[in-house]
Amino acid sequence: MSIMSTHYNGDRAFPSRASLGPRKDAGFEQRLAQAPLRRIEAKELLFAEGDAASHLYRVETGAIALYKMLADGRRQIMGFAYPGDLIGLGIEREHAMNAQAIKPTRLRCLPAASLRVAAAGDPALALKLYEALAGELAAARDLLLTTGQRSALERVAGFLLALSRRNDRSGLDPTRFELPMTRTDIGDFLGLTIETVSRTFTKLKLLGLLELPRCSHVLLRDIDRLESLVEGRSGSV
Amino acid sequence: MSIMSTHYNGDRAFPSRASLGPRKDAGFEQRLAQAPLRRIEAKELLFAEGDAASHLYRVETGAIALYKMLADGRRQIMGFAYPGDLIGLGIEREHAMNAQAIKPTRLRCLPAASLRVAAAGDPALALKLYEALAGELAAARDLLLTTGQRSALERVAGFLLALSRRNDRSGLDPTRFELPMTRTDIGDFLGLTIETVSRTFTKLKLLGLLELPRCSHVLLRDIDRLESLVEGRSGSV
DNA sequence: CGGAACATTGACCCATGTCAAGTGTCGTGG
DNA sequence: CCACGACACTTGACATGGGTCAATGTTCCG
Repeated sequence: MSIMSTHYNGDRAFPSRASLGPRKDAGFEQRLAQAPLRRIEAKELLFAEGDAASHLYRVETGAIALYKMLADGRRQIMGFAYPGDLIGLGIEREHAMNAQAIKPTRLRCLPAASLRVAAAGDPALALKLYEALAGELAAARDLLLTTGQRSALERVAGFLLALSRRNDRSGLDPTRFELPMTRTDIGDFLGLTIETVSRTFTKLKLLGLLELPRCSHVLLRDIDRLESLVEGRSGSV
Repeated sequence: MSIMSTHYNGDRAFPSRASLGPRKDAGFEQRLAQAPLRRIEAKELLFAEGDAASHLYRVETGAIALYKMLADGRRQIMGFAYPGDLIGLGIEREHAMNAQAIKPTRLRCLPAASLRVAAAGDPALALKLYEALAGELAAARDLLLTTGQRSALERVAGFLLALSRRNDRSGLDPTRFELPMTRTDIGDFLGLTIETVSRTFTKLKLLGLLELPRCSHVLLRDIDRLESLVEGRSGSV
């Protein structure tokens, strides 16, 4: 984890939520293991903006989109939470975002109140939560750099690379993965329309950087060129 | 503070850094009061991306811009730190951003190492740091919503409203303030060019929403309409 | 007073948004 | 197993917000 790293647009580039490594999380990991499991269906809301922030969740399987909305319906997805990621860090009474499953999902649920008490008496736990929060901040800032400065091509390339790195870290093939979210979700995450996302995938295909055997199945062909695109080196391609 | 609030684009909307209210900060406040003061000139770097994260700073006077850069020179300002704001929260060895003064600035400097030790033994201090970090996260996400979804007019309106609210909280006139940063800084913060920022100020003037007696002196004429603009209600104006 | 940095304005262009057809893809029921 | 319907995705034609380039004003400081 890290709020302070990057340079080289590290791992957490996009996939926002912060996960806690499998170190000596004794207390916390155990606490989570005992926490009740909740299942929600695709498209179901875990919580909405304004709801009481009663629990800290950890995704076990599935995927969740976290987003804010404007009054006229525009939506900004702040991040996707995948297995291992925590949702609901923070200290406020109410959630500031909506959390919606993008596929059937199971989560562990820890009551926020008890966690707060535990953290007050356990510096190691407190540090863990602090690190997780710092990880989210770093992710938000990476995305900010993306939506503020990068072109559509760069945004989509960066998004795919982030998924690739996540796969890599899990010991899976970094060149091949499924997209659990729709083009609309990707657009709302990157600040693009669905049409632009689609056209950009096509352009990346034509550039020989990837293949799309199915529209949700990605095969990266040239990770190095994708990386230089994202970092802003590369003659505008 | 709050990672979880908003709805109504609360206070921290833009001016990112998190400040610690003047509550019973006994320990922390005292610690800061004793911390050595450092002065830096306008345009001087406080630290750069990759530098060792040796200190936590608190701005006493002046203003600092925090930003990341892409290889080709594009710059995204992540936030501005004003008096009372903390800089350098996080747990990493190295800074992930650059911090540059935009006017002559004085800061208190707390060694990160000692702070880390103190936080481990003082839950109240740890909580305070956690809250400050959560505040930064909320600010980053607000800005993300802005750069991802809002038009130039909405971005500039939101930026000015955030400054207005900051003034208001300080007991100053919310309708009247100085901009410490240049148009370039505003552009790099909002994901716009300097020309667009300038044209947008002109448009807001023509709409009767503000006046600009000098280019750095803002006078808000209709805060309510500015607010509905930012929230995405208002017939596209 | 003069010059440098910053800001505004105009003309033009292009990346991305919008609107409108198509074309998969997948789950369901016949 | 196939056919249908519902979505999701792609593609095209066109519109436009904001970027780019260039000239002109302003502000501020020495």
